[in-house]
Amino acid sequence: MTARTSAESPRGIPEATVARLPLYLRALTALSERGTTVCSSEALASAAGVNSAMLRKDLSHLGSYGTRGVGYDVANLRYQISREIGLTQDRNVAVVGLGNLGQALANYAGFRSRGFRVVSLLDADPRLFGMTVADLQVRPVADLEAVVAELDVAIGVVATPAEAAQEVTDRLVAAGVASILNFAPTVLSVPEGVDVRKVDLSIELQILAFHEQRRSPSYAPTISTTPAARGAVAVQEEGR
Amino acid sequence: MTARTSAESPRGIPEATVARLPLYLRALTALSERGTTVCSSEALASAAGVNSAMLRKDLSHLGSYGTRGVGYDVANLRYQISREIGLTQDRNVAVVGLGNLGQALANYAGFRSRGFRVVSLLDADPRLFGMTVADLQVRPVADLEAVVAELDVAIGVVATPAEAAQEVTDRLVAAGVASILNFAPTVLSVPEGVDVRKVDLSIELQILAFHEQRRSPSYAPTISTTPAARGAVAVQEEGR
DNA sequence: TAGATTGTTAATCGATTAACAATC
DNA sequence: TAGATTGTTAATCGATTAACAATC
Repeated sequence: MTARTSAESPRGIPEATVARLPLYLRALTALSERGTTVCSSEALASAAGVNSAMLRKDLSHLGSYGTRGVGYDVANLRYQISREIGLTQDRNVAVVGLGNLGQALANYAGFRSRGFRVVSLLDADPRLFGMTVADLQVRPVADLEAVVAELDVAIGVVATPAEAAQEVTDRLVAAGVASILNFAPTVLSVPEGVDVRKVDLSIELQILAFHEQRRSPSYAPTISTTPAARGAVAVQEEGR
Repeated sequence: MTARTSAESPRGIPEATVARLPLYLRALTALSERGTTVCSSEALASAAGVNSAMLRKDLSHLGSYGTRGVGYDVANLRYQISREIGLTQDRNVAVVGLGNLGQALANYAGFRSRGFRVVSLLDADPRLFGMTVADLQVRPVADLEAVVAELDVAIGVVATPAEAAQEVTDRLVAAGVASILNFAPTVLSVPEGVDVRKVDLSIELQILAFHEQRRSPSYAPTISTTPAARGAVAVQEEGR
């Protein structure tokens, strides 16, 4: 899912751990809102939906922020994780592609509340130019390079059709954007050092379908099909 | 991300492999559309963005569909993977929560083209009742149980605010839905045998932010902060 | 001190990759 | 037959988990 080759970040935190830090942060926030000031690894792990041994191992990569026999100070641990992730600093986001999904993303409140500022919306369709979404006017994708430079864009969200995604990504990267969140159903190739994360709705559904199939009563473990019979089945794909 | 405890499906296909099958399917479709009828593991792996050894290992779990010295028949492999995933059968999907994201999901063309039929839209807000989205009328979430039974819903998409997600999930599960795609930023607890997959936009952004931070020039490997200084920093979380 | 809970070590487990014998 | 490429084995690597000594 990511362009990094190593499983460890430069500072030595395993990718699997990095992916769970936001989960811990969320759980800590929930505890904090309920007035909890101290919690055990057991309680926090349960709130985050993981094993407590894993939680302690993960946290040990950040430092020693707990107290033996007591637990973790909720406010402090929350701050330490935020800092580790880099949420103490705001980051500017540009959304490219203002279809249904792009518009929903532009409006997504979860971005802003976590230090991600959507500062620009870009699309290739002239009919959308000037349209206001989430208090921003949609600009032509031709302005991409100018927008990245002017507005100091750090993260690009690609919500274009699959066919346009690679070109948009190339231009984002060339303009200096090194973090891409890709919603287009396509594999992006990027140079070393650029980070791509992929969110693919139809792939998630297909994984569910796989398990679903193994539950349904009509499921037969072995289906023999002749090559001729196979040819008769139309398999659909793509389309977005 | 999933409620299954074992890493293997009943039929013995590792979860990591299952998660890549849709990728291979997509790559095969692209090859097919370009007129390619046969391809090597090398070519397919490159199109899917994975190592060719991993691709061959993954495919070996399904059976022996390649020809040594030649490669794979694109149409046949595509059919075999579709069948394995269970895409040869249509599945009915209900979307609960018709905010920006829910509406975008209801309109998402990638669902229908892959055998997922959105058959019902549900929301708790009376102002949305009767509104038409993607040719469907929004119904009260109170109708959930009736809708699942009447329309044979196999997959529930939860796009509600975090606070409502667990209750909606409980009701979906009680009504017989065993596959849940969760977009709400919260951990769902479900009984054994129910499959939950989670798509969390803000977590993806936070993972990008982590790597982004390690690139930016202002990044200092060790920041010493006193407990007092920490207390002064407001860390925001949640909000959706 | 006795009880609780962290941080870490060691064991286990699964996933990835390289290499190559089988075979078209 | 010679060349190509699969399917599989074995090696490596990373991630998870159990267990416990350290210590509050």
